[in-house]
Amino acid sequence: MLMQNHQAFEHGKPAGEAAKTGRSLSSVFHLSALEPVAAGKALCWEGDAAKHLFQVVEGVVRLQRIIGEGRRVITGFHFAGEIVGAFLQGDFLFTAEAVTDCKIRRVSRKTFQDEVARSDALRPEYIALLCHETAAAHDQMVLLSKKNAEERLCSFIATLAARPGAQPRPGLLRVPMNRQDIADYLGLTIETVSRTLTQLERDRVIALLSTREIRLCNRDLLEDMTC
Amino acid sequence: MLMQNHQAFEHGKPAGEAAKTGRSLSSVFHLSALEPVAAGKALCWEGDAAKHLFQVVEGVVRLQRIIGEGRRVITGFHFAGEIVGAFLQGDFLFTAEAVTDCKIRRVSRKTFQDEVARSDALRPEYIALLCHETAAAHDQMVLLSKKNAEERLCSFIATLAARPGAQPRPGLLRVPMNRQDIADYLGLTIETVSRTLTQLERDRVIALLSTREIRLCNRDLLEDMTC
DNA sequence: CGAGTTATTGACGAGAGTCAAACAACGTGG
DNA sequence: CCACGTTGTTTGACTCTCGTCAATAACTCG
Repeated sequence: MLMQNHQAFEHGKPAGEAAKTGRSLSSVFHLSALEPVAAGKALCWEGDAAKHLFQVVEGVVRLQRIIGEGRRVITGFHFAGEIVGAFLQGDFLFTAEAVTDCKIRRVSRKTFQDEVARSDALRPEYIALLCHETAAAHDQMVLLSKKNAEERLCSFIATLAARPGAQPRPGLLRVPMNRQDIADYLGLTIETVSRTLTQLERDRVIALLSTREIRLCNRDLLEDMTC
Repeated sequence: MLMQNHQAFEHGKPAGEAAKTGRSLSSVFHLSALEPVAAGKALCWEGDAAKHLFQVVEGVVRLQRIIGEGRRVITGFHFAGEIVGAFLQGDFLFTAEAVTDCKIRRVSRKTFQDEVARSDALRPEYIALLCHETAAAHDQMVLLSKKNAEERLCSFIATLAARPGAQPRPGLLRVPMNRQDIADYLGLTIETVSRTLTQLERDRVIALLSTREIRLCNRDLLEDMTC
């Protein structure tokens, strides 16, 4: 999920016990080799046994499901530092694909769960992560239930912008995914995403510098329009 | 969440460790007094500090959020045996209200978390519950993203029907919530819910016996129409 | 039985989807 | 370095599903 999902271990302040011992969920992956994954390639497939979990070291990953005849839903994006599949119990409930060229590490789910079960430092962090993911999913349900196209885009942009590292310089937002990904994440079509972004530019909320860069012209207005 | 949320401790088969020791998450609530909650009354309010968790002992509870000017989203229903707020870390992220007359037990969040942290039997069950809630939230995201009104209603009915105890006799489904609740859960309006149910009756998928009872005329067709 | 709530049905409109075409960005090879 | 094909994005015209508003019908509960 994209929603305020700044997993604590990412930006230097592992919480609570982990801080004392110097351990965090991230450390479970440290021994695993770095694997490159080219943009568009899958890390795992929906329905397969979830034998491994992944940590995104670099790049962006999308979680998606296909229903019926080619309808795709993106249920979340994962950024550098985040763990893919923390909430899995048996099979993969999604296909995970690299949005950009990525580097990942993998550990077996068994190893991960054993480490978490054994370590008093890791467990609270893991539980916090699960709680956070559930909360984020609820936020997304609200967006998909009741927000119109404009509110969805503003929420998306605001959440992206809140992510550390998303703005190379203040007010300049890098958007790593393409329009189709955004559409499938927000429950819209690519055309509606495009039209709505154009409209937001007319309204002087944003400026579309390139397809992967947005200037934030009016943060306050943007926030107001998220709901 | 409604989606396949048959929390394991409910119907007699607490999983794994808990089975051996006879302990389950339910047991954490056993010492608390039974409190009656009349239909429509709130158990807790969005934004308040989450000092307590609840177990629904009898009846049905809805979790809801209000955005903007009176738009209500129901993010989930909780049935007898289930725990309300398991994924909370600080404040309540929803208002919980009784859909029907309920009986509940409450424990302080601190007590709950301490018990879970202390018990090797409870922890896996708690983690499984969190994983399950996240998975269910993802299913609901798919529904809200890409399914049309008919598919949403069929999914809802099928999920409700899969719940143990929902059918007093086979093929007869009790629907504890009113049309507005269903609408706000499925991201539709009350009129669309009503129209779609009428249409499903015309198509001989269901029969509307009363506003709280549905006869399931064609389970296979119903399943086909969930997606 | 009757007032109030909840559900159904109908007529209409708006927002987003669909289909199609133009346009821009990008990479490759000549 | 430019022509060209490929892919991704934007824009336009039209359609359709679902929302809105309004009236009627069916429950519910004193």
